[in-house]
Amino acid sequence: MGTKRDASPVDADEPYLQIGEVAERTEVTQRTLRFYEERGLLKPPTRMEGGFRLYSESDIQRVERIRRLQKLLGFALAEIKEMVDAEEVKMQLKAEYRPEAALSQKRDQVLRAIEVTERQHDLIRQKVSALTDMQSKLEERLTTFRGWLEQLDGQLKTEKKSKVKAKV
Amino acid sequence: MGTKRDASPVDADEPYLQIGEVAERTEVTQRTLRFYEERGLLKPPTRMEGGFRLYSESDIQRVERIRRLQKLLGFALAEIKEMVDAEEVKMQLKAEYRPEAALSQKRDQVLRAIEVTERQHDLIRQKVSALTDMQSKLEERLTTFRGWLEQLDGQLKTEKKSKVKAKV
DNA sequence: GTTAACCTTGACGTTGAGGTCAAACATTAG
DNA sequence: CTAATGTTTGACCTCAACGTCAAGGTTAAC
Repeated sequence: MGTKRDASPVDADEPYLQIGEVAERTEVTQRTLRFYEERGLLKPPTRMEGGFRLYSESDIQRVERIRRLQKLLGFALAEIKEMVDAEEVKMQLKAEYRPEAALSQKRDQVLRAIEVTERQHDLIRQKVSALTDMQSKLEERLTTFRGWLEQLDGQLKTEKKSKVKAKV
Repeated sequence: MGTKRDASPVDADEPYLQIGEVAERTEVTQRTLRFYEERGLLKPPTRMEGGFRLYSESDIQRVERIRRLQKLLGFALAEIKEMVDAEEVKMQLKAEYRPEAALSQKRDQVLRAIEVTERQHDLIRQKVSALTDMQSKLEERLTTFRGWLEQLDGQLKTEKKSKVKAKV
């Protein structure tokens, strides 16, 4: 029987992972991983000679980011894609040790990244503000409720007393 | 031709609204309103003799709450229903001028409402915290980007100078 | 009492985000 | 080499949350 764990990398030194492992570690199904690839949320990973997908650690992190955003913001995958893409620009530029790349081109990329990030930031800001609003309303409501509870408990006590009296 | 605007109320003084108006004012479709009714998010409204639905202002507000929650939290309608229901308990108890209702029963309702509200509050709290985390990360990223931009601009200036020199 | 505008129910369609299943190929321990 | 386990693609299924007809009933103004 063949356990496929620790598949030998094609030629790199980074530990490459097959789809099963990625699925386990990210808590999403293999189907979801392929689906994300279809939708462009994950770039097509490298493959083994036989065609098996080989993911990297950064792929895992990307998946995790995607899921976090999904749960947190409740946006459609298309929007999530935009956000994660923008995030990736950072890594790309960072890892870009090719100073030959036209500087002005780099500048444009950074500008674009700034733009997208600012949009995101604003979106989040709005959401946070709406949520904290809700939060304080809920707190207010809780106070009200607790007040009522006390009051009711008071009434219940006197009721009990009068019942006792009636009995006596 | 019959414009149906301002349909005369069945017998109340509150201005009753037909589904078309409600749809317009809440920015949801009539289908959605009927759908929410099906799912129990809206209570079956009163009807005209012919069967036309007649909504009240509070129905409109309920729809608006539903939509706000939907967009803000990205939850399923079933969960939204729970939340809005809990919210309604407040109104119900408030408007309950029947002190004959067993006090201990009222107490139970309030307890239940407190429970639900606390759950909600906690959920929101978590979300806010995650979001503010994201927010600060985004801010950090923006600072980084802006730093790069400055640096790139610096390099661009010197590049220009050397080009000029070369020309001369 | 006709007619334009509105509404009703019912049934089927759609889109997003995957789930499920089958048939066939790949990998590797033994 | 072979058997067990893992993977691939393709096709079809599902579920939520509506959208989109169609056929027919209602309302109110004329």
